[in-house]
Amino acid sequence: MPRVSRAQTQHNDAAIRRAAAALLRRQGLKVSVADIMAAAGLTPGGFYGHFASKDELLASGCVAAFEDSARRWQNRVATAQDPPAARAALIDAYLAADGPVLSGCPIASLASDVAREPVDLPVHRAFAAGLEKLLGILAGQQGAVGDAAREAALLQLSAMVGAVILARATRGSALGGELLEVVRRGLSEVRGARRAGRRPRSRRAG
Amino acid sequence: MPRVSRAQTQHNDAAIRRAAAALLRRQGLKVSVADIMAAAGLTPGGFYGHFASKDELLASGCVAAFEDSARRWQNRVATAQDPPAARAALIDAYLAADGPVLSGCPIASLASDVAREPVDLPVHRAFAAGLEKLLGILAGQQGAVGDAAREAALLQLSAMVGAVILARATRGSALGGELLEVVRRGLSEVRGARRAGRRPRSRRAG
DNA sequence: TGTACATCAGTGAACGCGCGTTCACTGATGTAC
DNA sequence: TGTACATCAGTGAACGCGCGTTCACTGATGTAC
Repeated sequence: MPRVSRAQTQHNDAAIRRAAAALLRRQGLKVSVADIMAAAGLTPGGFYGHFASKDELLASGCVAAFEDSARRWQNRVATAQDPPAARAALIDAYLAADGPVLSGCPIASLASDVAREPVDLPVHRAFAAGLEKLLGILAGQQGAVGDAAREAALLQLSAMVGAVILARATRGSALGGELLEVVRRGLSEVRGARRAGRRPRSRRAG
Repeated sequence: MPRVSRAQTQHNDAAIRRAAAALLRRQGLKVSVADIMAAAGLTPGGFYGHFASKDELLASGCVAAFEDSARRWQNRVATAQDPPAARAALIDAYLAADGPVLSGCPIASLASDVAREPVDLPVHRAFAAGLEKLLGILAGQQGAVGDAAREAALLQLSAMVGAVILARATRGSALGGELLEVVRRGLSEVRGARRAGRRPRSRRAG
């Protein structure tokens, strides 16, 4: 029963993007167009009315997935008392063995796939931009400024992403849970060791 | 011009495994059987005389890839003066921006792919075993024993793998090199901070 | 040692399947009057 | 406001391609005598 109103078309467009973002988190770049369209309640043929190619949708879905993650990260930051608490909250949530991040952080889900795609594909830019966005949020919670904050965040994010990817890969053995727990503790200790005795400034009054 | 001598058959079998290991490092689990056979100097049809299925080859190639890596790691350890030097050598080599690891560590290449495969596939066991093997080598260079060494190695390996995967994914931007360099320095600092003033025992006499 | 022959490693084409993409078609939508 | 019609969002089948797997075939190998 085509055709559909303009409002419905916009709604469908958003639904496709949303479905793509959700499936990208779980399946990486090898999601099929048909699966995405089905998840959006549509049939495969209509896809090319919304996007010029699958590559374009992947980039768009990647952007959407990172936007979702950034929103969640910022929510955690906003509800934390101060930067150290925000940092701990981000790390704890990221490394929770039963959380949504383990099953769907777009960094962990897409990094390996993006690495194997040609550099000129649009998803490359989207991934890099999303990564920088999340990195910036984490860097903002280091109780330091400039390069030091960025470098601390880079190290932490590497460990977080590595731990989650390895935990996903070792699902079924005990190693996964061990990894998440050890890295979570380890990232706290690093902080403790490096900042021992100092009081990081809170970014908020009170 | 079939058929071929038994010696040649064994040679071919080894060549297929070697080709699989090499291609797995670069392309992950989505290597094609035809590519592997071609890399071994054979045609696709002969594959099923050597392996029951592609899944079986993937597991076998995964084992071979980890054996290679373990051998290289152990060589680095063997030529280092003491555990701290060995640990530094492993980390430095792993995070070298132009080294063979960046383009082919099997942990970084396979983790995401393995995570998406059903747990009962043979490659899962091979990956977990290989990961534990490399982890054990790194844990042996921590200047500590038991849980402490293992936990330190888990944290370091997570950061190393995460950094390499992210560096691969951001190839083309400056972030990749920055990540490798920062994590390399960061993993040294962690050590410095936690072990400051202590002298780890050497495992060798002299 | 030499010969006849069964074996079987490897070949290359074909099959089936999934997937990205195309396309003729449909009928509700939005517009021109 | 009502009507006639061009537009076009979505359908569903088909196409082409890559890939895992199968299979009839080949001819050198290894063996039985």
